Amino acid sequence: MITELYLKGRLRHGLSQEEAEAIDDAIDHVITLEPREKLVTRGEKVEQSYYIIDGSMMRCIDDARGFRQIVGLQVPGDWVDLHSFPMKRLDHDVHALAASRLAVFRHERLQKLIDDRPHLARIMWFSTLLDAAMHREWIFRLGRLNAEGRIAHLICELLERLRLVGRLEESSFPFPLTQQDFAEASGITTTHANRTFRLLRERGLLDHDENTREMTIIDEQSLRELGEFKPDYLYGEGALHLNTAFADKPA
Amino acid sequence: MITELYLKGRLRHGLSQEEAEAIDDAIDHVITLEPREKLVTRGEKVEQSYYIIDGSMMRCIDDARGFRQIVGLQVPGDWVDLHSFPMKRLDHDVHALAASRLAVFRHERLQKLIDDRPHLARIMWFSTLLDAAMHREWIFRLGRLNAEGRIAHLICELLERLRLVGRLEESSFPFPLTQQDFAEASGITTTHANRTFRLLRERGLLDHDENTREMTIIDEQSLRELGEFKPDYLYGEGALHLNTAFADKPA
DNA sequence: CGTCGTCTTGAGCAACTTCAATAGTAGTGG
DNA sequence: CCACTACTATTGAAGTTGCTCAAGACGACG
Repeated sequence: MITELYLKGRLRHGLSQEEAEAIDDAIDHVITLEPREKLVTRGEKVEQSYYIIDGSMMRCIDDARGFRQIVGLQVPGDWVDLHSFPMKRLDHDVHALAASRLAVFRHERLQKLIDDRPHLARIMWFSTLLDAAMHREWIFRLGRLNAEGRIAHLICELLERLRLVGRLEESSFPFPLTQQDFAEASGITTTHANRTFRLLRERGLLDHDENTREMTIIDEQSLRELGEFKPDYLYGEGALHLNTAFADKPA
Repeated sequence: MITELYLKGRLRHGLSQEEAEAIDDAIDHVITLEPREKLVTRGEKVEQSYYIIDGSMMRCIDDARGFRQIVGLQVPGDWVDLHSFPMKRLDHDVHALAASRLAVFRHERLQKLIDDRPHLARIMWFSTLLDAAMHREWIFRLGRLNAEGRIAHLICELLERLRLVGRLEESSFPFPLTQQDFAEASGITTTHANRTFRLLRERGLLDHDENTREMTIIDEQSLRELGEFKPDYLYGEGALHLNTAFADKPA
């Protein structure tokens, strides 16, 4: 099943088998993206939303000089732009990071889906609220932490999110973010991101394999402290909430 | 009608008269808050959501040293924590800024409301997505702008939002934010916020009445340029989108 | 084998913080 | 009415963090 991860990561127990199949059936088609390929441009009207089967995406807003602020990262099991379903246009651009495979859902199909199954409307709503919660944490990250803390926090978030969808073996970190990406997501320059990574390396918190270009997390606990990372905002037990919150409409 | 502003600001034409009345009828009671009074604590389970009739609220996350990051501001016509309806607990604290009057909606009443009127579920979803869009813009603001730009952007956003709900006469700015609040919302120190305001004053962009403690915006256009403020993310014409997006379910 | 993207490092500079002190204003109680 | 307190605004001086500009190294890829 294509949307298998959705069950795993964002609401492990919140979906019935029948509902999961209904979501799968609502897929219009599947597309593949090259690394760094642009998918959606700010402001343009959209008629479909995307769900990540494999790969990773970023959402970003450019400043007046053309420099990029990454405002969100999406991993397998995430909707990329479900908010475009009610909003019809996006306030940011969307790019692939790695090569990715996305399921395409036409909005009219989604509309039918939730007309028939109000419970799925709640599930989708919840999913977009999870994005909002991560946004808030990013505001905190940028507003209150220094460069080290910002990088550490971001790493912790990605680790935890990949873990929640079962895409993390050991502590290796195959996430395709360059140091420039980390910088653009953390409100610092690439130069400074590099120096920050060196610091984290020297302290023995992580390592960077020169050959495979893969990051290894050595001391996640220290990273969490440095980034003041408390994973509650990821609502990892969200499934439970959904179950109780919507117990009256389970399927 | 108590929720009159909601129609005005966030979806001017998206609600039928009958729907607006149904929302009003779903109000459990109305509460008043003192300035700076705490309403909700991060993590605690909640069974109701609040809607601002009058006043203003802030949502914030504290860092390890107890310093506060404001992650969102709410004005009349906004839901304060509608996301707690699907999520059941919040990832941040909620405080009043000014003395405020809030309508209280018990979640079970909201549930009944949207069970009977699926269209209202979309309206509420849209409302929380608007918060997410503002969050993203704040990430941009903190990540890409310097102190001057951050303050300018925040002022522009507040002006525009108050304007959208008809709570802005002239360019006076009765919003009850202290310089410390601006600092806590902008990721800078209070000292530096003060110096930044002085700069903006000296440049003739705004003024601050020493007696009434009221801010006057003199040159909004320049503030917009300084803050790279483009109001599209506020979806001011959201009403239109809602109308067309959900044309199939107008009431 | 050259080119490109990424990582790395240095030196000087600007923005912002920290710590500290002063002053105005509003509210409170005597 | 005044003293007292609390909060907010204001300013100075010194210190840090992070930025800018510049250059070099390294691996991947065609």
